[in-house]
Amino acid sequence: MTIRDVARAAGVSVATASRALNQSGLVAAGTRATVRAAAERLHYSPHAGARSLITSRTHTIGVLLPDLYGEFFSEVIRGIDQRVQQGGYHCLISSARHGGPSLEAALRAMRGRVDGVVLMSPEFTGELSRRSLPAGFPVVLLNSAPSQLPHPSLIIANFEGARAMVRHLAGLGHRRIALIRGAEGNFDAAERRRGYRAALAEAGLPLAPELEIPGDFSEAAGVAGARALLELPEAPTAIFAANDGMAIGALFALRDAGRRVPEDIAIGGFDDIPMARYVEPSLTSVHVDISALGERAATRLLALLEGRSEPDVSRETLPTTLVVRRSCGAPNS
Amino acid sequence: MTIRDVARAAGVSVATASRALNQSGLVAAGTRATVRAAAERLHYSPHAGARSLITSRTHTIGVLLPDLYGEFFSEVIRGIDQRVQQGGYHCLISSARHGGPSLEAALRAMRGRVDGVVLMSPEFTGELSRRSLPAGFPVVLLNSAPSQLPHPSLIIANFEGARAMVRHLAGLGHRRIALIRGAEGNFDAAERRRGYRAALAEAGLPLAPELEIPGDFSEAAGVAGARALLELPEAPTAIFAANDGMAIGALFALRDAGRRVPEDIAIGGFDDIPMARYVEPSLTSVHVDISALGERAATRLLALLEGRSEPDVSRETLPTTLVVRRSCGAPNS
DNA sequence: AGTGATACTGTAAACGTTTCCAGCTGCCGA
DNA sequence: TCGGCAGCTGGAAACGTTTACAGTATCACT
Repeated sequence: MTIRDVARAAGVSVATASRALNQSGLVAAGTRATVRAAAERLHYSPHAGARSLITSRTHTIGVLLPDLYGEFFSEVIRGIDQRVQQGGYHCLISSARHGGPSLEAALRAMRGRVDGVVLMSPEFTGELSRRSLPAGFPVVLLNSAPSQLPHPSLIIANFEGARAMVRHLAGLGHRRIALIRGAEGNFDAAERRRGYRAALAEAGLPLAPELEIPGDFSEAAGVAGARALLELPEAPTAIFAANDGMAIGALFALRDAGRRVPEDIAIGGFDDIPMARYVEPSLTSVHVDISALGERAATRLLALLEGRSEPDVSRETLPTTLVVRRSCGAPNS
Repeated sequence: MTIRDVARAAGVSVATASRALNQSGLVAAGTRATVRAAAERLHYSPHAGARSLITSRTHTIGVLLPDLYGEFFSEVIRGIDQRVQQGGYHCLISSARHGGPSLEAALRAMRGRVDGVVLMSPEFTGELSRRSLPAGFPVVLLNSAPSQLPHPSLIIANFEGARAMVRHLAGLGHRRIALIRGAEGNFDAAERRRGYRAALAEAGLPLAPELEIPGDFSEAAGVAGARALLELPEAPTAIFAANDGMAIGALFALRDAGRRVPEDIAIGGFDDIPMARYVEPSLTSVHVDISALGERAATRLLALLEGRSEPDVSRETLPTTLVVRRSCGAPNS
């Protein structure tokens, strides 16, 4: 089942067989047909390892994610795979959980297996880059903080999305708008908070520190956050949660506390997970096309691999859109 | 950055370097240390392709899924990756969309890249197996119809789960229990229908053909199914939808039609997707631990690869559990 | 001192490809 | 008739590993 067998069966040399099976080089039409037929008959398929040894291309890209849990990651993967497959590439997936050695190990283990990687990791530093990657190794960063790393990087419009949401709430007349924040040290969380503050400033509203509640993206944090806000001397009339999970948690906490949403308190989330449209009342959120993010990352990486683009440092932002549903109390929804 | 460089830097031959870096063979402790140090200093990591060429092991397994959409697949992947990573293996993911050539192409493209594959595909036949896989190639099948294919196979307890659900509904006093079916030709769908019928028979209830509504696992099918059931001269008092998506669709349709759930009509679903607990009323469903399915598949495949188990044909069934929530109207929930 | 065993190290072949280079036809023009 | 050239084909090197085998010390023992 090697190319030798095919060559022998077709009565040619391996060189000719190779040429006939790839498009390369010149082979007589008849010979090509014979070889093709033999390959077909023997169910030959080339050994990728051997091929990559000589061509130094694996036609595989690595996808390194912090975790594999939840639909965010599955959507990213879907977007990447879709794009990559149509370019004739494959996807080697790996998750590098928390903890230092793991990420480096995962990165190293990919050496010789992949032509480049799409990397999403908060802990990826320049130091690590230098240590575990060959210089000039193609990398596309996903949702990472700005840095001087020499890799193109993709982020979603956290700032703009959050600002649009809070602007929307302010536009509905809310003056006291609370924020349930994302995880500490998380880049997305920081950006969304920045958007929140910017919108408040634009609307001429004061920054009230007691209205910024810490959170960690979990539903439980949403519950706790909403409860804390209800304890305030002057409760907010609107809550912007930094993601949908916390927004849904807040929704439950408010319902339990006997508050009506959106009549008493309006709620807005972020991410627009599928569940957002199913909760009661349906959740106003900021839509993010995650699979498009993956697809775009793959496109950038492939461009790098095919040498169609210089390894630049450019940062690309994917737009978000505000999706108005019932939880914010906007009139026509 | 090849092993030659390491050998040269350490002042030994490549053979010794290789032996020092792997555990194999006998090397003087001092030499080993020198080589290790050199490798560390040069950031050497072995070329997987070259290694796999000689050892004929890639330490990678393929995962071939019909699609990458939705949390079912992401959970399967997560389970597989988790298990596989702890065994020192990697995951090459690929989705073989609808259409014949695609699956075969994907399977072939994995030749020389993976040591075995976890395969989930309705269209995988013996014929295809013979054509696109080397004889004896390790394969574990996921959720496929029984067949005489010489591969171990894993399924979830569709029949038992559906039967438990319908039995539960019958136990609540329902006499007219409808079924919104899964996709035509789908193995899971057929099994769930079989469970439905078995439970009816057990409960001494007649099979009413008009109560079996076709569906396709989509939310829209749930909506349409519920509407059709309401049109009946004698509407059912309970509906079992073959998956949660359709159950949620039915929920909406009933709500729109002014029926109360569960007071007027009870509803049960299948899969226990995360959303099930968030809809109003929360959805009674059959829980399936999907990541465990993936993990188990990976375990079986690894056992095959390590030669710890014969390539048997055994069929393994993963249990499901009934999760009672509010949509079925059970008293204590 | 010679012998054999032991402990380590090096040489070289092999894995399955691709590709450079050279060789072999047959044909055309001189 | 012969040189040259195109068109095609084959031999062999190369990619980076692992590993069978052979080689070289060192050392204990007779």
